[in-house]
Amino acid sequence: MENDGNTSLNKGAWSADEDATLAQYVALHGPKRWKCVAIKSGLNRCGKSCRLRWLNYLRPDVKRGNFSDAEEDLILRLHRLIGNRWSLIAKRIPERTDNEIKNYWNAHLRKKAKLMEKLPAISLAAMKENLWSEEASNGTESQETEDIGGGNEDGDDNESFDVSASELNWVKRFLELEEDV
DNA sequence: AAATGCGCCAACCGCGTGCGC
DNA sequence: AGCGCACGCGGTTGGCGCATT
Repeated sequence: MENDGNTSLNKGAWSADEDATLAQYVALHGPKRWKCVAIKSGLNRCGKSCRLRWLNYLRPDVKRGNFSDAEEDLILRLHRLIGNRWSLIAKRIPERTDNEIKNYWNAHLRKKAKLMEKLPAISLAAMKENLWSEEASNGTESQETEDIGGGNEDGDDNESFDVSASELNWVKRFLELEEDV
């Protein structure tokens, strides 16, 4: 188990001073070796805590604030496709972090998704069949089978989907993009 | 005005994985 | 090949603020 050891380490909310210290250190040495960062920066924090703070708030390319409709829609679609793979979803949504997306899901979208589940649905199997046959005819090769199959293997295997033709296209594009990341 | 409940968000925790030695 | 360290991920918790009674 990773153990950042010291029981007298600071916990809880970060102060502006701590943020500044961390940001300054990372700007100088880069976002790696978080244990070293924690020790050498003089912050009385564990490495994990520093990493999380940097990734979620101090990184220059992270966007704060309300999610747009487009982002919300994207999250809903991606979640339906791959489940609670927050880091994967975050990679598809520029400037958003996995933690932020996870929180937004839990706070706002879970209920919405529940409602949508009750709409007329087709099975995942049917969707896959559709998708692969279309790909075969296009000669497009994808190695993302695992992402769909694997994405749902922990639990909700019989999850239902309501997938229109346009959505199917969208999913397909998503799978193609996956190879670039 | 005070008490209580609820929702949201920041942060922590435990576990799995990758990588270097 | 095995071991230990560091990192990344997803689930969960704690605390704050707002709404309701």
